[in-house]
Amino acid sequence: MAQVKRTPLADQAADLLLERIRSGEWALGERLPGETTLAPQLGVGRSTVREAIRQLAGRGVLASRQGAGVFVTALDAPEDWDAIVRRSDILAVIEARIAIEGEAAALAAERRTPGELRAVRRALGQRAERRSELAAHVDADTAFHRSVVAAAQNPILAELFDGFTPRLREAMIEMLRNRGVFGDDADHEAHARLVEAIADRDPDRARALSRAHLRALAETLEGIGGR
Amino acid sequence: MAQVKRTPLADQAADLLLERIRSGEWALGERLPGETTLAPQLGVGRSTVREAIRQLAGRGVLASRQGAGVFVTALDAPEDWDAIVRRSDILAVIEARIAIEGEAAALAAERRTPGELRAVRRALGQRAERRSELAAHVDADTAFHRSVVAAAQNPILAELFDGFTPRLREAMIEMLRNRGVFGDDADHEAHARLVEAIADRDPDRARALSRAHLRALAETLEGIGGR
DNA sequence: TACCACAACTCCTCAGACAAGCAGAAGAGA
DNA sequence: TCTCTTCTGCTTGTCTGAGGAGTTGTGGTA
Repeated sequence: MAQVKRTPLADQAADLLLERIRSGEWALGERLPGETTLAPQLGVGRSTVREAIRQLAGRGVLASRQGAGVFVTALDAPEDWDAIVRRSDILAVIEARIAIEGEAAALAAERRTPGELRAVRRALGQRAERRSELAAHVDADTAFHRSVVAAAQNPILAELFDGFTPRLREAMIEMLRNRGVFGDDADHEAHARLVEAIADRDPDRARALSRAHLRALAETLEGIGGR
Repeated sequence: MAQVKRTPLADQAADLLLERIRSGEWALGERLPGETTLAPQLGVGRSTVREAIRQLAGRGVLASRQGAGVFVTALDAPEDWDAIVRRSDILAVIEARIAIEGEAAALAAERRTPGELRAVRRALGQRAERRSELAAHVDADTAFHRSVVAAAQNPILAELFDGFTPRLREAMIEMLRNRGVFGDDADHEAHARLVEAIADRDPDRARALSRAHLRALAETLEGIGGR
């Protein structure tokens, strides 16, 4: 049964506009119809149109100049992770995480400072607290993985991780909701072992543990069908 | 004489909010104060605050849920690879490539179609042709690595690779110019062995070869000082 | 203890009003 | 006829007030 999906009108309006922009209705640098024209055309109020435009402006697609109008500044949002992640197999996403996090875990084991190790341990501890709230659970899990990546002291890896991981939040929560509680203890156990390897400065073990952990996640999710 | 700079209040408000988010005033996943609280705090009207929030939402920094509040979904959304790559150590960049390409090589060995194998071989062949032009040399090298990533059949990995690799072009050319010709034959040899592993459907060997190849590159570059 | 109704919050949307700014048309002067 | 100035209409920017819709925690009830 498909759950009803309530999307704010402003978001829908933004999607519609982006679609029309991509379709080439307005060329690069061209001016869009005025807000007062667009509003009845889309069947929404002017403020809603303005919010949709602002949203696209934030993504660099549109730019508005007072008194002049709204102009197209880009035909496509650069690296739209939302769209890419949405149409990708969940397995592909986890494979990417394996690539990034496996390497990051190994580097973290080599280079972690005492402070970073403390941060990782703190993230591990916070994770165990509340396992009722789904969203909190996912956030805590993400925070732990993020702390490991941070300990690798590699800004590129951190950027890659931050780039698309936040987009997984909704999908993960959704998946947990459909499946119920998932490997709480097993997960925490795996995390704890990973922390040990990092503390022991054992890169190979850290890499292997990180990979195994994510691989297990992939297999779990595959069993319940991840799109 | 500084030209007067008229910036819309909504843009200013968005900047202020982003600054406060970056400063850590609200942690990742945390809830922001309500619009009605934020508006007088920033000295603007409610709709202006809403537009500022929408703008940041478009950039993926914030997400609002009706009835619940506005939440921080990312601490930063730079997607400005130029700046990141520029201030990063060349070693960090290669470590990221090791992470992505190592995994991609393994996946390519598992899943490559005959067509993809042909594409990789073609890229290998084109590489050998002209070793005089520096730019052409770098482009051919990149094209070969790209063909391997493509054979992994993982859109996320491909996107990650495409995201920051193009930014390396200038740096690589520069580096080659300072150093003179670099390991032509050794490089080609390494590439050829990698192709063999992929052709043989040997993931572990492919991964190891890819890693070793990039590791060697890192060591070569380190010797001449990569910023 | 478990469940349910409710109330207080939140964001969402609309409408109307006025200010600020831009661009082209209309007009005055040479 | 050309050039410069002025003006007018249209655009976006901002604020306010109102009501709708959704969420969340509280308190009462069985």
